[in-house]
Amino acid sequence: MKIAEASRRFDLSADTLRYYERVGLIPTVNRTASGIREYSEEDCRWIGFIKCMRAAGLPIEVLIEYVSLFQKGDETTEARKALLVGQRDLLEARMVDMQGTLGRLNQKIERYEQLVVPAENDLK
Amino acid sequence: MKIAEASRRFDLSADTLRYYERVGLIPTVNRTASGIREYSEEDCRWIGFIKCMRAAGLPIEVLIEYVSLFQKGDETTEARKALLVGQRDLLEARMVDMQGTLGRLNQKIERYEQLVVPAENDLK
DNA sequence: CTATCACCTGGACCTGACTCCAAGTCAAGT
DNA sequence: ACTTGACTTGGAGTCAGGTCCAGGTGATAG
Repeated sequence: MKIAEASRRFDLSADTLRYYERVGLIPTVNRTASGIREYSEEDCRWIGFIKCMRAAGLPIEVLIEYVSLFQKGDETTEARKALLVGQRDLLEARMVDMQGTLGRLNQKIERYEQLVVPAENDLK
Repeated sequence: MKIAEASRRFDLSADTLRYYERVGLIPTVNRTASGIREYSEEDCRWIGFIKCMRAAGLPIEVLIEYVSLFQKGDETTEARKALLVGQRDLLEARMVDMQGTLGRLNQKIERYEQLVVPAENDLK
């Protein structure tokens, strides 16, 4: 699959896919004889994984570190696991925070409803 | 309360507090005769609110819009409510996404555990 | 055989959200 | 009177994370 199709499939611009590869967010993609990127299914799994992690807010730097560990082979499994555990814990913490914000937002919205509904009743 | 104390209280740098005021993320803070900011309790409530919303990822632009509507008075309550509802829905959507990512992360971590535990047993 | 089209590279540019700095003012302590 | 320290402003700089562009190459259609 060439870059245009990968771009459609993951809804990421071709520029972004090239950028991800350039900075090491996904492993190097193989090329055809004339230098065109040919995305394999494994490449696609990486893209999917990275897109998902980025959407949840994991920093690029950390993901680059993960890919780099991955490419160093089996001696790095412990380090990779530790990295994932760390990021999971951060993610959970952020979700707790967001839950709090959500509650606060809902309270504020309720207070607006108590203001707006009586105003609407006045019109009747 | 002067800027240094507000800074300590909210764990935001003085520069950030001035920046927030400058761009309209919090309403204008009153000054002493010699031009020093004097944060009132209401100012503090704004700062707390904004800090909470920013931590959950609401964009500055949207929050500026909210403050601006607030300052236009009672005719804008509907618009303010709509803004909050919109942001709440976005927040909920992001949390659903993050929940998915969390699951994926946990699966990956589990697979690392199945690799690492047998390796540890070998050492016995 | 040439025009088109998708692709390539390197590097400049952009946005969001701060962060830092120089130069100046003011109040309080010695 | 002078030094110190917290404050002020305007403007430049920084960082993450892309995004855009000019100039070039290679395959394919007419």
